[in-house]
Amino acid sequence: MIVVPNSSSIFSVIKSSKTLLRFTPMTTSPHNTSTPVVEYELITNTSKLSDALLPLQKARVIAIDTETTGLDPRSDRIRLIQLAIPKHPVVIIDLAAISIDELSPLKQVLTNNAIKVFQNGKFDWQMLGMLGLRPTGSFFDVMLASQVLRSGLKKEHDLKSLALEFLGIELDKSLQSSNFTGKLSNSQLEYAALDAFVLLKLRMQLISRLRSASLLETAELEFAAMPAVAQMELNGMLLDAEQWHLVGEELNQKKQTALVELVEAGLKPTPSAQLSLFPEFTETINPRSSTQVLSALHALNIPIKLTSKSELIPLARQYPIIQLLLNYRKLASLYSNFAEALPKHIHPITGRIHPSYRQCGARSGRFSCKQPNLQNVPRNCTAKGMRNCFIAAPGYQIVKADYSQIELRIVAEISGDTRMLDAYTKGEDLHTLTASLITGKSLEEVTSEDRRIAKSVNFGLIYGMGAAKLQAYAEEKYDVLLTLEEAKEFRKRFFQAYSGVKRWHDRIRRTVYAKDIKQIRTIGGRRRRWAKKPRLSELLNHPVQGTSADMLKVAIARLFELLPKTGAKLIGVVHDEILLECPQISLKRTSRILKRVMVEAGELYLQQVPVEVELTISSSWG
DNA sequence: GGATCTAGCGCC
DNA sequence: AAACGGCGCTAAATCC
Repeated sequence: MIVVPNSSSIFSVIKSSKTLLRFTPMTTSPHNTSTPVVEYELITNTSKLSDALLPLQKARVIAIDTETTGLDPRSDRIRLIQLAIPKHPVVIIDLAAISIDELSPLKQVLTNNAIKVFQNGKFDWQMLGMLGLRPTGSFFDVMLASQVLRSGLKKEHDLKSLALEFLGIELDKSLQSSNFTGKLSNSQLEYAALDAFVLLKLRMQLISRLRSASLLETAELEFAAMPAVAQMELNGMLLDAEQWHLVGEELNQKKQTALVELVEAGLKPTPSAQLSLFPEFTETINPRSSTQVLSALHALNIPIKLTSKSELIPLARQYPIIQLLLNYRKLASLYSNFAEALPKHIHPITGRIHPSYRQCGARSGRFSCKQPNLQNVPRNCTAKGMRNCFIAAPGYQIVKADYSQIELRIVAEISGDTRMLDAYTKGEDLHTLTASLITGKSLEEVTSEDRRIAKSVNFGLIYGMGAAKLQAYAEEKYDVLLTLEEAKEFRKRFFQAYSGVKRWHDRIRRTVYAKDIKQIRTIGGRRRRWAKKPRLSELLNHPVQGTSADMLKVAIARLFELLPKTGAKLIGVVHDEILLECPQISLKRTSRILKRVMVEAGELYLQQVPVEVELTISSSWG
């Protein structure tokens, strides 16, 4: 077995005895798979670095992969950097053997004009950036490319799956999580080299497929947004832990009170064979257990089949205990999901929360966010407000900008509904207009209650919601009580008033849904596909939600170029909202840039509807 | 006992 | 005739 030399006195370039494998990429699903072995050069000596990188300086395309000691860019380190160009051994640089300040030849390669190919480049970009080796130029990310290409069909976009599906290459990923801190085995190096090598082949395959599917532009948009997303994660958000603790206390108190009320109202466990073995347990009930709650409510002669919110809400007025139950469940969920959970994510090194954003996390092209999900932090659930606990660092302010009613504007654009277009062109409020149209009142007579009803109608009906759901939705989300008859009537009047929206629904039903077509695109061409027949509502939704995602991505990609000169940092995105942390002195300039960039990004997609952005500056989010 | 599924909560 | 879409997290329930 070949042991990697750690000493620079040893001849440091090892050539694999195996030959560089040449093969033709498969254009159809491969039946025969192989595990090629690629030639590599291992660089463990500063003096060899320049020579080894010489061929890469002129390359048009470089595939880059890294092996690290872990997954956290703030605490883990890169051990190996693998660089692959066509018809040349993969260059593997052992950073354990080369000092950081000797890496300028590498930095030159990482910042040249070549296209840099990555798998999940966000991670490598972050790791390299932490070493002062931030890659620049244009990027190609095979994971993002695969997600764009197969959105809606596949969920697995790891390198192993891609290599197998597009190239028929079997990658042994058992070594991925092996120990990259000590001496490296030959098989570890072969694994590392192969990973970089297949990126070049994957890119060729993916380009051709993206082009055939007219998805190159969408993929390029993802690649352009990638560094912004990577930097956004590194920036993270600052949570005021003391303030947060107070919010938690408030919630906990309310939760305890709610539980007492619930028990006093008569919610108690039902005797069951199992529980009776433990008499002390029969004294309490867990209101978060749907099975316990179901039998407890049955014991009180409340006729329900499920304990779901939609089932319970209609009964809440008749049975006060139901309202108390809903109240408790809400508080308990807020407490465990947010109050308790978020502080666990404060990073020990930075003191900030660094969530993980997936830029193709949703099939529509929207972002998803996890560990923790900061896209669902409650808005108004406590006196103080949870979002207010996310604060700007000293000397900074939080600049928040969101697209105003962007989904409705996109519906107006796509449907061409003249009344909607007219209203937005005149700068009118669409919810008030809808209120006027469904109640028959004049715009001046519309009350705020009418407007609230109209809001639920607007958001509910654009994707074809039925009357029954509209009724439930209006009560649950907007605290609006409608009879089923009223819901039916409002639905009818909505589509009479916005006949263009009706025609849009009919058109999609006729030309896509009825023809069993299993794909649809956004204005910018982003495609979503379905394995089985999509629902009409899904077909209506994707072009709207996806277009909104497209414009957000254009905006953050542009901001990544423009923000450094203001010192502002991108710290979050929430679908139609962008959050920056901005030095006091550049607030005006940054706000101007942010608003302009967002409006221009929106105008790339909306030709007939004005784009409006609402911007606020505050010491906190919220 | 751990992995996975479901219900129910939050957001846009 | 009827149909809103897109996510992630926690606790309870269930599977293996």
